[in-house]
Amino acid sequence: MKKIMELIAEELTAAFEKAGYDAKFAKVTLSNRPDLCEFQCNGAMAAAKTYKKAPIMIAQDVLEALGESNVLGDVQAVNPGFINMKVREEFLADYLTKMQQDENLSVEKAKEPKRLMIDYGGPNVAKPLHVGHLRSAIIGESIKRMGRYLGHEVIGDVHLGDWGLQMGLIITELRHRKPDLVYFQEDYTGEYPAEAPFTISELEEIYPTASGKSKEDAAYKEEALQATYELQHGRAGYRALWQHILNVSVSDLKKNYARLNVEFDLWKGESDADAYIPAMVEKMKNDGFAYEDQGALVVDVKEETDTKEVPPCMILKSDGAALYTTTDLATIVERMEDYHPDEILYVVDKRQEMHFIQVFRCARKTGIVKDDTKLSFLGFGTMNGKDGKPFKTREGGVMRLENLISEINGEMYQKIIDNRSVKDTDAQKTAEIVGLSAIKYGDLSNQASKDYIFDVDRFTSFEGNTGPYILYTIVRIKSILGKYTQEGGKLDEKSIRAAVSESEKALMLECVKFNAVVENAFDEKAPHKICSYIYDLANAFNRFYHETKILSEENEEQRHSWICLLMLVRDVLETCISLLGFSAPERM
RNA sequence: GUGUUUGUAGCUCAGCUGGAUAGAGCAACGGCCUUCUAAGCCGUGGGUCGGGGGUUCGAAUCCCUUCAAGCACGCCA
Repeated sequence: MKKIMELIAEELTAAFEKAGYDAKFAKVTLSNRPDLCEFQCNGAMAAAKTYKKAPIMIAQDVLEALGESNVLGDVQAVNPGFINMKVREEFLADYLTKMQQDENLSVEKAKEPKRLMIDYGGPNVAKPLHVGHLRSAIIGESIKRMGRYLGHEVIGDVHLGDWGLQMGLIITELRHRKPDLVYFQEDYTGEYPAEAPFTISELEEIYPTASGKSKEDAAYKEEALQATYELQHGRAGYRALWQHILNVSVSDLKKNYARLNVEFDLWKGESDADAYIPAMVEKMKNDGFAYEDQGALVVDVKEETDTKEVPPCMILKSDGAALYTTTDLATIVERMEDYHPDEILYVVDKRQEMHFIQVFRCARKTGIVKDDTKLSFLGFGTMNGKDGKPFKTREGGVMRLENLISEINGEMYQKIIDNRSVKDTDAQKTAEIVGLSAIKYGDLSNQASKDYIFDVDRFTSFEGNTGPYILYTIVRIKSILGKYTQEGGKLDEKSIRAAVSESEKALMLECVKFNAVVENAFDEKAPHKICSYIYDLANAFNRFYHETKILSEENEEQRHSWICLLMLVRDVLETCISLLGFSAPERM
């Protein structure tokens, strides 16, 4: 469906042209003075210079040309040259009815669907997820969902850190602990056991231990480097061991991401890119892009317009080993070959921006990506504690993600129990649903690129601009709808009548923004715009709810119309929270 | 040092492709439950939009400058 603003703009465009003014001035915006009007056009003031005419005169000309309209009701020209507009109640009601009948709630699918790959998550195997992984997962997931809702093909790739020195460290530590395992026998030719020789919790303990040792003990580190080298060059026992590490780790990661309602289509990692490195490096050399500098192999990525020094992109270290940049580039090679996406979006910590500038330029320059593939970077800020410093546990350590989630859920459970309207059996489940909304909404309601303060008390509050408040609003609507059907009301035939109160019209005007908001939020990769929209919508609903007795309304058609409006509000809210990556319970 | 991001109410944040009186929430204070979930609604107070200059009919928004904070700057990821 066309957006309401487009429909108004069409009316206005015709009027501007009819009055002899350029159509480009017929731009419509939401009113910033809701006390005066609902929509406004400031084009008359912009046009004043061109036509050397007082803006108010132009506005009046346009008004005259506009004449009677079945879209616009009250229209006024106000000094110095604003055109203030209100839409007709009947038109609005009609739009809402169509919106409700539209399976996509008025949002148009993209005319040219794009294939978008999103690189988010970025966990390391054998290491637990911590709060630093939260933002990437939450933001990336939301953008993925928005893209799909708009009809794009979106592929989410977790991009595991599974190939570096960390793997060598784990193998080395295991070798010290259990030297008798078959994986360490070089002449072993039989089948390796299907069962992993460790559990996830052992693995999580092994890595930090090994990492600590390697910093103290040079011989140990040498051993780990050697193990890394042998692993990467195909030593069978190590490969088998690595596969175990990967399996154990990934199944644990999947469990944890599932708790966050985050799902990846691809579980690829740095190891998958490894195979592409030699040919890529060779080609860069042959094409004359890569050269040796201070022993390392680099590609220049400076550009004339740079305001600062952009260092060359390093492809190989002076010892010939690959590094972060190398695997990232090779991953692009792999993605281009396997998926040839229209865009690859990286949802990573903003501190990595320089790195990605280098990678993108290098990929572009060396022809790894074609001109019609966009590479984009969505850098997010740090999640800080109440003190404004990076979020830590009370003891000052790194907070594990699962502990954070448990803490929030515990807090939520307590609040629900205190409220005592739900049986204990439901409460645990409800607490999980509401808790997730608290975490995700708390994160997503901030602009992604800014640092933000993670305040458990504020996020879990049911008051104000929080996830739980949104869910509460949805639950209220569901409750009314439930009572309505219990009393024999039917929900199948949908039609919405013209608003009869200020608060009802205000609610309708909020509903109608939905398609524009979703499109804009996706274009700008800005989930927080969806948050602020549903907060406005929830507020508008609660205002309407407060002064309108729906179920006791005696006029049956009026009651039914309101019920339809409620269904629409519920559907819009639930669609929006699903785009944000959480859901609402039936009761709370 | 260079670059970059940020600075809006006591606190947490919107608004930034220039428009009318800068908005929410929390906290504070005052109202509203015999009636669909009061986890709600209504209201009051609270601001030199870091400072200074400029462009413009018009600036929180654009440009310059300055102050403060964060972050990044070749063999970690």
